[in-house]
Parts: sequence; C-alpha cells; structure tokens
Amino acid sequence: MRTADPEARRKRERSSVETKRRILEAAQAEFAAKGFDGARLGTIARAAEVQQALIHHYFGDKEGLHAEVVRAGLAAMTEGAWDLLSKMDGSEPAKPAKKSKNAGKTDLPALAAAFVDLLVRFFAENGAFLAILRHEARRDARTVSKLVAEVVGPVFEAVVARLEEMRKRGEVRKDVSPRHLVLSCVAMVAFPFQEEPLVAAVWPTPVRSSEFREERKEHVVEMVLARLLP
Amino acid sequence: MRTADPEARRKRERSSVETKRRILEAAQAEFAAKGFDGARLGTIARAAEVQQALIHHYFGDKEGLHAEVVRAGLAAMTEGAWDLLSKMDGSEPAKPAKKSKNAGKTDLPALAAAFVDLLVRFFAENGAFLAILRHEARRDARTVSKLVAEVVGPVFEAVVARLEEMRKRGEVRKDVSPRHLVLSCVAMVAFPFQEEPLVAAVWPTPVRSSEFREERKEHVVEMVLARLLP
DNA sequence: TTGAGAATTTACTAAAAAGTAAATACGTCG
DNA sequence: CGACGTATTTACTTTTTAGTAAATTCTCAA
Repeated sequence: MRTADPEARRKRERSSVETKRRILEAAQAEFAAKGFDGARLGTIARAAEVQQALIHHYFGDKEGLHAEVVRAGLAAMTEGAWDLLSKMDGSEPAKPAKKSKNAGKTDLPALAAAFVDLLVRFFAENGAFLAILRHEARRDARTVSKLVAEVVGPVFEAVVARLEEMRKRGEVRKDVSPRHLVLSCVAMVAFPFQEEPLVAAVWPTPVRSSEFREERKEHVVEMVLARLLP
Repeated sequence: MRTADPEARRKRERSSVETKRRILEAAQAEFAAKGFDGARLGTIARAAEVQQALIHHYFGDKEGLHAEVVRAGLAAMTEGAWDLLSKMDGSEPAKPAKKSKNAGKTDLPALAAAFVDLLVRFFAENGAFLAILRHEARRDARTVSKLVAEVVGPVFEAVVARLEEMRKRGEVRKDVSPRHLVLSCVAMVAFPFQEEPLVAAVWPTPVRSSEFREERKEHVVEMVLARLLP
C-alpha cells in the first residue's frame, strides 16, 4: 500500500483532472473497503498523494466526494452493461430476415453463456460497488434512485425486452417472466460475491477462485436454460 | 422514534438482563441502519432509554456490543433455518417404507414451495442482518467465519444432503449440483431485499410488497423445479 | 433493618477527524 | 519576462464521540 514516492510527487506536473482522478480512485477503494463513515479523508489523501485540503477544494465535503464516487461507479457499471448488451447482439448470426426459416432465431445457449460470463466478470471484480451504492441510497435515496433508474434502468429494460421478443416469437417458453428471470440471473451471480463472508464459510472452494467462478457460471447457465427451453 | 417515557423509565425495575436485552435490541436496529462506524452509542443509549455509560458497563466497548449483536442475530437466523428444515421434513407424507413403490418419495413441488416460502419470510424481514454480518467480517474475519461455519454450516449441509439423497435415488436429475442449487435458491430470494436500492429503481412494484413477494416466490419455485425435474 | 453489592447515572477526558482560512508554489499567457 | 490565476500546502478550529472514573441509587439477603 505504500506508494509514497516523494520523487514522483515532486515531479508530477500540476493537472487538476489527473489529480481529481487520483483522488476518486483512492476514494473508491477506501469507501468500498470501509463504508462511508469508516472511510477517512486522511487515508484517501495519503493514498492519492495529495493534501487533504485539496479534497475539500475539489469535492466540497465528504458527502460530495462520495456522491462523485457513486456517479463514476454507476457509469462504469453501465459501460460494462452496454458492452454486455452489444456482445449479446454480436453473438447473433446476422440481421434477421423475416421470411427465412431460421433467421432471427437466437442461439440461446451461447447467448445465455455470454450474458452470465459478463455478469460474473463484473461482479467478481466490482463486488464492492453495490455496498457503496447502498450507503449512498441511505443518505440520499431520491437522488440515487433517480440515478439508478436513469443509468441501469435502460440496460435492464433492454435485456428484458430482448427476452420478451423471443418469448413472443415462441423461441422460449411462454410461461416465464422475463423481468424475474433477468433479476434471478443477476442475483445468482452477484450474491456469492456480495455475501462472501456468509458463503465462504459454508463453501468448500474459495469464492474468488476461478474454479468457483467457472462452476458457478456453468450452473447459472444451466438454471436459465432449464427454465427457458421448452 | 420518540419513545421517551420518563414515567416508564422511572418505574422500571432494575434488571440487568432486561436492560441488556433492551440495549441489544436498540443496537441491532442502529447497527443495521447505519453500519458499525455510522452507529452512535448515544443514539443506542437513547433508544434503549439507558445511560451511555451503562452500555460500556455491560458490553465493554462498541466492538463488544457489535459482536454481541452478531451473535444474537446468527442465533435468530439459525432458529429460523432449523424451523425451515423441520418444516421441510414435516411436509413429507410419513416415514418411508423402503420396499413400497412410492414410499420415501418426496412431493418435490410442495417441498420446494415450503422452502422458498420460508426463505422469503426470513430475508424480507431480517434483510439488514447480512449487512451487520459483512461489517463484522471486516473487523474480525476469523471469528465470524468460525461462527458462521458453526451456526449456518450445519443447516446448509442438511439441506444439501437432503437434495443429494434425492438425487442418488433418482428423484431429481442427476446432473445438478445440490450445493449450487441451494445457493442459487438463497441468492434469488435474498438478493432483491439486500440490494433494494438497486432493484427498486428498475422494478415496477415495490420490493417489500406482498405482491412482489408472492410473484417472486412463484418464480423461484419454477426455476428450481425446472432444473430439478427430469 | 442494614449493609453489601449491583445497577445506574453524572461529569468528565481524550482522541480523532472533518472542515476552513490563508499562505505559498507553480505554470502559463500576454 | 512578469503577473495573474489556479493548484497545492500549512496550520488551525470545531465538533463529535468513544471511553473512564467515581458518585449515587436501588434491591435483596442476612
């Protein structure tokens, strides 16, 4: 953790954006690790190799900084999620030609696997972000709720809509609720990483291991397909 | 929140156990709502209608109090979980007679429904406890891990073992991992309540509503059965 | 009834951390 | 080159909160 490098510090050119970036990075880590109240501005300042007063200069107060971290995190989440969605489309053969027999039909197993894979990647790494979000929600439920609705809403709806289409086309069973299924997908993937202390204590292999991740991926895909396929 | 009742306070007879209980109750609420660092001993003291120094007298320091809350919470969780397990057994017709054709066979749909129902009940109410657990795990990973292993381990293993039996008997598909399935069950149920700020913002109906709870229950049961039945 | 031991309160200390104001160093643009 | 503005630091105040020590009140048992 000791990145104290007086040389680098002295040499570093003055750049407000770069400095802000560094502060945000350090803040993200500290908030994720300790929560809002547990986090120390002093620690963040040290990690960012910056004077504490500078944090106040740029972000006003602790709450302002936290809000900014949340904004950035949600943006990152969305980015990953849209990647995910575009990849979903990408894994489709080509444009659907309505009249052709097989056109427009999706390779469901591949699609599901790609979706789950990306979920795992995201949550295994950004596991702490949801905790930050919860904290922010407690402080300012209105703003957070609005932000989430604006930022993750669309991507969620897009996935649901995609499933809904397939359902209408009869590619998957009709008696399934797309919303619930997508939520379940996320839940099955995210939960073990969110509740690591709980799960780890009753699980034979480490939750973070790639072994577990692979097993888990496979299982979730099987669950989804079992429910979706006729 | 204002339960300040000087009369009651003055009248109340001196009872260390009752007072401790009151403190623990208040502490549970405060810690659940604000986390370890966010929680204030003063607030807890006021809620418990007790002098702050009394908290120190009984629990030593803030950490001691928190540890005690965790212990009590885990106990409650286990209690619910064993209820759950005994109910699982209870929903079985009777003792299995090995030679008889249908004996020992489980009414899987009913069993699954009962299991999920109890999970929903637990997590919808004790949603905040997992947050407390996470916090404690950060402070003392070793102890928490041991506690969890001792207390929720057995119940988890019992459910898994039950499924495993059924699998060996060929009552459910052979290509399923009981551990993963049980974890998924818990995940699908608990996640929406844990991550309420995230889910609520993209969900049409309130997560806490009985409407959502019912829908959810049904969906999870369907998921499990789809995967388990041949 | 009384005295001993507990439950409970009062009054305080100490430490930590957030936030502020003003001074200083640095780069850049005329 | 030089001064103007912004980035950054220094030094400080204020507030909050956990924790402690000792006094006080209550209860119960001898």
